[in-house]
Amino acid sequence: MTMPPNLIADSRTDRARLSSTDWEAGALDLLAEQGVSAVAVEPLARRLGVTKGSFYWHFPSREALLKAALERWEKLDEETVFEPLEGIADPAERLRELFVRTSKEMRSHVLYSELLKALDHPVVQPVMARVSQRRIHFLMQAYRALNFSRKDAMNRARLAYSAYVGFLQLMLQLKLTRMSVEEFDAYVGHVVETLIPIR
Amino acid sequence: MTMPPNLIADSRTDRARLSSTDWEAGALDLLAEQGVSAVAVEPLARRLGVTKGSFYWHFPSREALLKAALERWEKLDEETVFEPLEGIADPAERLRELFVRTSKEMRSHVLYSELLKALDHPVVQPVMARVSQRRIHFLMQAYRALNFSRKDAMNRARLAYSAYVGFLQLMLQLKLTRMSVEEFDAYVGHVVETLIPIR
DNA sequence: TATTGTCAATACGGCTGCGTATGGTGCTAC
DNA sequence: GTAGCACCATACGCAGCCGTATTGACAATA
Repeated sequence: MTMPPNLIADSRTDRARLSSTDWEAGALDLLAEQGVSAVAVEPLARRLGVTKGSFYWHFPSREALLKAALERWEKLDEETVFEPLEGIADPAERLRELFVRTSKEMRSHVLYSELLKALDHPVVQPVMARVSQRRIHFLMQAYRALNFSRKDAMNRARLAYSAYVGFLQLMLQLKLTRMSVEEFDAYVGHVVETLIPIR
Repeated sequence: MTMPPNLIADSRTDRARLSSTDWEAGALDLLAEQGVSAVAVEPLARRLGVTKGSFYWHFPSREALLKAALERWEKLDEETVFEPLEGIADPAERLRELFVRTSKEMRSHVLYSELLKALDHPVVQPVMARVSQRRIHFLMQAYRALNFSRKDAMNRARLAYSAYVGFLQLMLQLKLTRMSVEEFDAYVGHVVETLIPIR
């Protein structure tokens, strides 16, 4: 009497072995849910239904996994967030779109927010430095196009990005204010009015 | 031949035993330097020049130490930051003073910034919730006094506080921009102009 | 001097995570 | 069908931290 094939689909496409990609995806899931420190080999292996014997075939160390996963994230993030905005010519409109669009789809922000809590980690730090640098630069360019002086554009970009980062922490980590959808939209509206000059 | 008395003063007032207060102070130091997870019993004991045999006489657990230390911090913080501002009658002036004064003396911010990275921790979370709530409320009151509508005041307070929180992370954790003193003052000036209405 | 109270050292067991070593299983190719 | 590759299990040693138990050192006090 042979065992029936496993019919319960678990997270991965079930049937069969894992690839490096599966491990990276699992790492990002865990990262979003429980932070960087939760991305540990043995827990992740348990979660994927294997043992760490498998892991060390794909990666030389935990660090290597983290690095690979974050680089995957960085690439994906750039493609989905900023490339779509390149097409918008009017800078004010571009900023508005960024603010509003950013306020949707949480998953990306949850992950970003977890990474903010691990800025001291040697693997996380350079990735976040690059990503933040790019984003702030994007903002600055837009303000420049709105006739801000170089210094004002830089300061306003810093302010806008700080507001984004801070709001993430307050909303997602400290669940200080569980806002309704209407409240949230009103807040985003207020931010747009305050940080983007009229015409 | 007896040993000479130890002449090297190490952190605590040297000569002799520790009190609960010494442990709490040491915990806050470690917290500011290396984050919540670094507040561990054995490392802290080593740092204080004793063994954990001592620690468990003063505290029942690591959690208890953390709790005590954070409550001490919370109390101290309130006294030094907000009470001095209560005296300023003009709300715009009060806000300006808060912004500018906050931009000095780093130690407090370093600690706050580390706590921001541990908002998921069950001991940290309630403390930070209280502190942030109070601060946002303070801001809101000031904006109310500036004739903001209830909703606008709330949103502006959220925005201002988010900007503070985000800037802390970007400056202290990600050392994205090592700004000069002049640049920094200019940034604070820009923030004041942007977030506090004229007259 | 004897006693008590306060702080500290030592030693232990338990848990969790990292990384290594080695062997096993199933698919694929020839 | 057998050789080889890709993936995985098992078992091990090591390190760090938690918390407990027991004993010791030293001071103040009686």
